[in-house]
Amino acid sequence: MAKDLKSKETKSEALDPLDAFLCFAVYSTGHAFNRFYKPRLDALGLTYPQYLVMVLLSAEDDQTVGDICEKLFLESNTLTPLIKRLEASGYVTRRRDAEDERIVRVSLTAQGKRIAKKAACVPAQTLEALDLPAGDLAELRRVLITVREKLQAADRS
Amino acid sequence: MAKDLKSKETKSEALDPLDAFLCFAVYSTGHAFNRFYKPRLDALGLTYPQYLVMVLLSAEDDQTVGDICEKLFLESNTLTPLIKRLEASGYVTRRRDAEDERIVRVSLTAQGKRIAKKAACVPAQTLEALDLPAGDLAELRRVLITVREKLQAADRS
DNA sequence: AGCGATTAAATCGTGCACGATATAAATAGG
DNA sequence: CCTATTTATATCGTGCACGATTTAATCGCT
Repeated sequence: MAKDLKSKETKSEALDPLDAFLCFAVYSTGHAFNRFYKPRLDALGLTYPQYLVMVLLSAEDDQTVGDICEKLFLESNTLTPLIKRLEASGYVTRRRDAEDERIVRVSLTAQGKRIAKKAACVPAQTLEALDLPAGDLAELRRVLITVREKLQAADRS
Repeated sequence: MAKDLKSKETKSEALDPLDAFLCFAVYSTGHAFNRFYKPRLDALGLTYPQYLVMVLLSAEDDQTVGDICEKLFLESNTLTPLIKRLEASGYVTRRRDAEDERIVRVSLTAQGKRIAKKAACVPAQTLEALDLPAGDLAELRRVLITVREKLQAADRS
């Protein structure tokens, strides 16, 4: 009872002990985003991480697997099979760089570009559904990125 | 080049187009938390979601699978095997309710209680590593939970 | 030139997350 | 009662995430 800063025990059972944890707020909100996006992305034949790759390639085509890894903070062991599935769907092509055969370059197909264009409107739908001041959301985003950077820095040390 | 509100192009390559997305900030920060927690939880023989279950059971022992599902916003198809792995680790027991044989009740073992106690200090270490004002983090948590609730509400409609 | 170190992707095994479905127990209605 | 429905949990298949390892190409050094 000592460090109970927020006397939010209006309900008998108090609230989830987990809601006291920032990590759980992030974790559970991530799942909520995923569930919100899922039906919209299903319609385009994409999963959420696949959608992120499509967004990256829309911004800059013909990126290497390593580029994509770095931007998504994921490893090749996650992205290689994911990108192969995008290739199997006909949304991207993969080819070895002629200069350096170690490197694989990923490009959007014509179909991939169409899908990416359709996918581009999903975030706007989300913001609308959230119905929160744009400034609050921008601030939330900013603080989250700060937290991410601090965690990454702590992780490397 | 038109809609570039934030002239953050100090670097040649501009920044991730993804950092403009709240969903990606949440997604990537979730991974960063996971990576930060991992070595600390590995030492206790727990994964992150397993850790969450241990926290829940520490707060209130002998909960049903359904209780845990509801609090973590996860389904039984995720939690049943996870809890079985906790059982295999010797941290919890599972038994059918005598009154209603459909229900499975989960309790911490003595060893499980010891592990949960050790795990309890991990969030504090995290906050320390974050080195951000406690008020900012509380606000972040609050806004995230609001966003989660809005997404869940939009999902049900 | 030659060869050890580094680098880029890929492979493998484990656990999480979820849609779809199954099983079995409890409840409801006729 | 006895069958239909509902409820609680579990099973199955797919894709993501990651640690550990592998493969193959390039680099660095003498």
